[in-house]
Amino acid sequence: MTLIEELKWRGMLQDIIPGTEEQLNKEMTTGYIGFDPTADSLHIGSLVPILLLVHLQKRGHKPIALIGGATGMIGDPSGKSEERNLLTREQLDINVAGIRKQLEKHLDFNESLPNKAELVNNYDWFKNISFIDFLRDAGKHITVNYMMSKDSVKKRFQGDIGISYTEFAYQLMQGYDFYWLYEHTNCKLQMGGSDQWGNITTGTEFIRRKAAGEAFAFTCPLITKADGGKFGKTEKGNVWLDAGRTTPYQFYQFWFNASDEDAEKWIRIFTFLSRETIEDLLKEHAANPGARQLQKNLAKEVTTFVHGEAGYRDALETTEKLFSQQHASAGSLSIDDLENMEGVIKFNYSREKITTGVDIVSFLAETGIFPSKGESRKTVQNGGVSINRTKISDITRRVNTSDLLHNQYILVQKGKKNYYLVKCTE
RNA sequence: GGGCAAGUAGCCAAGUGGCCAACGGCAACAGACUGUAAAUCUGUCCUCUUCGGAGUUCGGUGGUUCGAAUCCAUCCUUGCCCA
Repeated sequence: MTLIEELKWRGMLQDIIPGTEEQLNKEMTTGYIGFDPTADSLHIGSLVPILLLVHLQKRGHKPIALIGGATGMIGDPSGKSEERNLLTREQLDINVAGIRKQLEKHLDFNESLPNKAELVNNYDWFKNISFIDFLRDAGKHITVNYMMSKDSVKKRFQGDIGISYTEFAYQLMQGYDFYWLYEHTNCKLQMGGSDQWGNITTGTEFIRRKAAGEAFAFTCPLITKADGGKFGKTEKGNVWLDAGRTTPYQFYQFWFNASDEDAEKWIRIFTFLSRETIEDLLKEHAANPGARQLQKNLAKEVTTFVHGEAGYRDALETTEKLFSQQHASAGSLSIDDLENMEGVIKFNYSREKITTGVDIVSFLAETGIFPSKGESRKTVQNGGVSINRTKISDITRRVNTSDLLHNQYILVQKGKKNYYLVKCTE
């Protein structure tokens, strides 16, 4: 199976420039993907591009991860119906550094490899190009007519928001990136999400016109959810790759909670499991969906990829403690169990107040589990809060020392799945 | 520079002097059902609250009025047309 065949089978191929497959079969090819430094960590939306680079490298080709230090200052109009806010230069520097660290984890930068991965920042070449130079060297090769025919731009022309000159120029910058890499690193391939198709083809066109060269590209479909919701969002917002923002446990839970339909698609896209393995899992799942084998394997593989073996083990351990015997009393959890629940959000609370007794509403607000008393009251009234696995139905209930597990912990649940551990010490 | 139109809660969108914290939809959160799923149904959904209320909103500012998201003036932003 060739790389392209495999990506097709995994459902990771949307558009492809003719000849790309032949090029990949012919020789070691250098390919790149750009990452926008919109935050100091990547989120799972960037996982697919990372995986594409990994797949590329696994097949003996050379991956380049480009961080858009320059393009990030401009803002990509693709997929956005509105003009973006510009990031400050300081924030960009922080973001670039954060993303660099994450990308380094997933690609092989081993010097001895002929196809060792590279990390570049387009700010490095754009910073020395003057506006006039850019207009003469880049702008002259692409017509506005061509640029306007791109969907991302067309939508904004038709919409009632408009598009600034700045964002309009974005595709030219990205096109120039491809050209620059083509000239300096012999990079002949660009990959990306399907929303990048327009920007990418501007690059191949640019290379053709300016360098009379041939460049290739393919894109991956955007990840969707079967229910139409946004992929990668949970009640806590984005799912980040950084363990400090989304703990391995929360990360694991995100994948574990995938619907059957989504899991079937995602396991092919987000794991490196072989075709046979995946087909077996699909069969197994069809026979007994309640066992959630698909979700378990998906969560295991992705969590291991992003957070390593140890991260996965911690996540699984916490998951088992919290969910395997849901009806067992919370008292069956040992001090060790509670202390070592990696990833569950922990709060400290005044021991004194527990000793005197405190009403449930204040307790929930003061620990920080809820932002206000009003909100904690509403949720309790809706039956959404459990203390030590027992649902609270009485709004006037008080929390006191008899609620303490091992004389210092209180396990709070908001809904079924959101656990918080409150520690009450002196 | 001129003409026209628009700016309402996270998004879409109704409201065009008091009955407006503002119809409806989406998203989100919680409950029931379940498989820690999907679909469905129910509740919540500006902020705080001693649950009685209190406070702050309808691009900004200033005004008219007992009373404004709604009227007037002015400014800002955006779109379309003309120059």
